[in-house]
Amino acid sequence: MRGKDRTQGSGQGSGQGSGQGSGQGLGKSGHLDFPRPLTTVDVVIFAILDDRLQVLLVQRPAGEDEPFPLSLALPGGFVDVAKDRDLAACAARKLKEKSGVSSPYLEQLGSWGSATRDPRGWSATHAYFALIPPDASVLTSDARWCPIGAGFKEKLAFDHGEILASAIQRLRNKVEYTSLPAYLMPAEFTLPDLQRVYEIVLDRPLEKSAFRTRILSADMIEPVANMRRGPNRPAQLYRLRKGRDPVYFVRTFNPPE
Amino acid sequence: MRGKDRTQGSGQGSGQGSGQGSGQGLGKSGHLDFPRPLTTVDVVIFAILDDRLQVLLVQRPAGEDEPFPLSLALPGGFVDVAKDRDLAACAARKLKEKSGVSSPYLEQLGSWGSATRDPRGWSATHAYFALIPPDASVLTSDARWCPIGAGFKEKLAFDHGEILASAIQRLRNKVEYTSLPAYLMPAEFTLPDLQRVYEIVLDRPLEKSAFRTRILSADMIEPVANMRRGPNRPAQLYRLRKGRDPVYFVRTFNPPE
DNA sequence: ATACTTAGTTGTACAGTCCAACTTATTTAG
DNA sequence: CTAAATAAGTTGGACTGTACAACTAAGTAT
Repeated sequence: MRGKDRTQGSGQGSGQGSGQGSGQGLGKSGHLDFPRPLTTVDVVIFAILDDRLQVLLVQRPAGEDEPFPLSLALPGGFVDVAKDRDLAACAARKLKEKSGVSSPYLEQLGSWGSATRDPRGWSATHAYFALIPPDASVLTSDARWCPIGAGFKEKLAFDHGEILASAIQRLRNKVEYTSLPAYLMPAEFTLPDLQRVYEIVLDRPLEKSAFRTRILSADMIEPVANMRRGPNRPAQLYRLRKGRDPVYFVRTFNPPE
Repeated sequence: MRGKDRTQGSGQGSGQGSGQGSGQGLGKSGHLDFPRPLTTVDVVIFAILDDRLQVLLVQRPAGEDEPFPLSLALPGGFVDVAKDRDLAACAARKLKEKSGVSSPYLEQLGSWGSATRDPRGWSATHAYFALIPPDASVLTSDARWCPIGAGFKEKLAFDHGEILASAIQRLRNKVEYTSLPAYLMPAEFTLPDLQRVYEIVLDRPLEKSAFRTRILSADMIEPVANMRRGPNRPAQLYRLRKGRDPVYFVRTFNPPE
């Protein structure tokens, strides 16, 4: 471990430990030659498939020197300082590589960093979460969709179980009061379809009429010419309004309890 | 730049580019000897002082090889892989060093990483934001409180203007529908005090009666024995209920417009 | 034609905010 | 000692949006 003078910088001397400049083994030449954490980006990719909320997971490679060989993990990997302009670009790249999708909903989830999460040393990951429509997924061979619900927290590599749990929680939270599920829908869908997706994610039934007024008054979807025909009354088809950011509602649907 | 075989790992070959294990210049021995981004943690520390929302900023050190010498910046610095157990601990340490406060509200804000944000190379910062009460601040010499509002976005070092803007937005958002401002209050305070703080952060007046019912029904504060006396009718003093997480309200106060 | 099923609407009850006016408790001025 | 001033706190009606349940509408299956 280099940079023994590093510790000196963490006190409260003037100018030290502040900003990205000082306080860490930065000699007279500014070499910044102290150990740096490993830096990765992971993406939690959600889709509704088979009427279930599913996550895209990949299997870790086999090998003696691989951490968590053959375990399931979130798609992700090291930031490539030569290729990735920024973190979002890195996340978008990994999303594209694994799911084939390029412009869905992609939001930063948070970061996890510690000395112990990766056996190879201090590491930090920047986690993103993505919502993609069910028709868009073109998978690579090592990736597969896994329905959530099973006890992932224990089984996934690294702390990915924790990250996934956090993503699910964030998704559920936002579904309570935003239009996020719209990004999980195919190009055209009906209002009952959309309500179904809300119910799948929230895992509880919602009121039909309140749901309809909320969604329609949010002005986030617009009707198309066609109707969906079936064995009963046809339903109006809608599509997402273009360039629309997620809408925040101010009240929850009929709340649990 | 080492690790020329690095690019080979970013394709979609089986097992490559997935997880923190493979895909990057990892030779037969697993050395992980490719360039890593600089890793820092920055903290946006808010307090209400002089009836204004203020942020704690530090001045960057002078010096030829320092980026943004003498500019104002968020308190923060490199992750110390020897000292910091995890990111939150690192943030708490930096908060303590600069403000003297140890257990306020500390929440992860997000991360910013790119090739260009630091002139010394690819860097990523993990940003936190903290709320501290007005009576708790014991500053170090290089730190000072700055009222928000002035065009920080341009003047701060690195992309700290952007991070600060994001923190302010998050704070305002959350104040609309949570009890977060409670963490900005001194140990004992009155309901009108609390309402004042909400109004300062949101920069608009709120309805007294709706405010009171909301706050009181949220069950996050409890009355103490005393009253605050003054030149007019005394007001009931309250304190934060212990171990209470922020409460989420489901409706905004009288919304702007 | 009739039953069945799902789409979509309507109406009443209720909860919480908005707004404005009101009451209450104290200090200060005369 | 009373009256004015001021801020704390309460009350009630208008309004908005949800919860719930019953209803109508439009198609298929028999």
